Amino acid sequence: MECQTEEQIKQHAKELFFSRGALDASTQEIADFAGVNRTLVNYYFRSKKNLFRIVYNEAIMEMRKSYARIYVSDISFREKVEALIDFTAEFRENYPFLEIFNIQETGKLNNQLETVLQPTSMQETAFFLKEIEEEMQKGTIPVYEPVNFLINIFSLISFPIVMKPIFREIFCISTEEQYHKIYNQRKEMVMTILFNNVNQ
Amino acid sequence: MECQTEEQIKQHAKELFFSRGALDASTQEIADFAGVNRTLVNYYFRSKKNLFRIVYNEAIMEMRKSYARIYVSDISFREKVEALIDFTAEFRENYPFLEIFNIQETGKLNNQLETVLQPTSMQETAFFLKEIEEEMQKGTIPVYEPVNFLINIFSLISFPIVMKPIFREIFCISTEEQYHKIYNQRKEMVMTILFNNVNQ
DNA sequence: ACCTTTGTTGACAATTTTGTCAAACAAAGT
DNA sequence: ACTTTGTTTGACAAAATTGTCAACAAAGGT
Repeated sequence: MECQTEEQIKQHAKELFFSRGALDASTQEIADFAGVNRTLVNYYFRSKKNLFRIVYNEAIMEMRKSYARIYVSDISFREKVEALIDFTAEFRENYPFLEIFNIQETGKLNNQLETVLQPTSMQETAFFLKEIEEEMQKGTIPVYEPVNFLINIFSLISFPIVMKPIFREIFCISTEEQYHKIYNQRKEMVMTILFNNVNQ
Repeated sequence: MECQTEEQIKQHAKELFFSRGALDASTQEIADFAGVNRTLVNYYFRSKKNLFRIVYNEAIMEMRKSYARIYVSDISFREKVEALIDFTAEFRENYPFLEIFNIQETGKLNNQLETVLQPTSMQETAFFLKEIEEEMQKGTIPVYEPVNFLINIFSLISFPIVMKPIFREIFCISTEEQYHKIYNQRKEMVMTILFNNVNQ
């Protein structure tokens, strides 16, 4: 028995939640979207919350593993930053609602989601933060709290994707292509911001 | 009759939704939080959706008016940017979940929220965008698509607040104060990024 | 005092959503 | 052919949530 139904539900739930933003989808909607009987959602995952948890953990794990890999990979610092930018942009494009769900859940009191942050991912992050500090001492990049360097990358790359619909409205950007053109200009700009900005 | 109950419900709903992130709160929870009978929510606002709409519109209007005021105020460009940074930080601190709600709703098909973007706010935005362009020509700030200048401000200031719980987890920032310290360093840093970064 | 308007409440009905269960089904092994 | 195992289904019950309604209270004006 191949048990592809379980995978099918998971994949479709993932897309429904984190790509389309239907975080409040009912089990019926989830089942319909996956093309299966509603009862199967309960059969394979017991409850909706459980399905959430599993799918969410998988997505987060996937993401954090990728980051960890980049943090300790055997390339130059500048290349690492480029890789971080590319991966962040691509991942956010695929799952624009993942962090939104994350934020919402993290803030809640009945936070059912166990912390997925495996100690590995932490070590890699610490490693890269040390590398950032070294680059600051070398004078390659401006000096401030190392985490702020990472926060800058994530902010400058992620936020414009997450906020796309709102920015398009505020700035009257009618077509998707127009926004895409503006966004694409950013990757180079962000590199300039991160590196060229050594003051004094 | 002073009709303070209506205001009471609105204020508490606003806090519940946009400060605490309980976007999926039931009418019962809303009523409880406001300290009134549940039926009164329907009495004053007909339906929960309607309450959402009203409260949301008020918050957004308040925000956009403030931005518009800054955009056309009679201060130097640099001071405007400073004012934008301060206001954005403060407003996001108060309502960290406002945009999240916005994003979720905007993405949905049955988007009940009429566009609140009054033409006024648009004019002011356009005005400031032109000012940004002029500054680019003067050489005060690096040259790229003017909207990207604004997007940079919003991203660098808003995202770290919205993502606070996640960043604290990822970077192992145990105390609120620690994060606050790191965040406060950003305002100055962002100014440096926005202005000092004129390449060649 | 009376009437009207406004505000408030508890009870009710309708709808939605969830999870469970027993029965049906398919595929494989014996 | 028979059993076992895992999968799928429809029907059911329980719970939660929503909006409405009629009754009740408070206040103010006439």
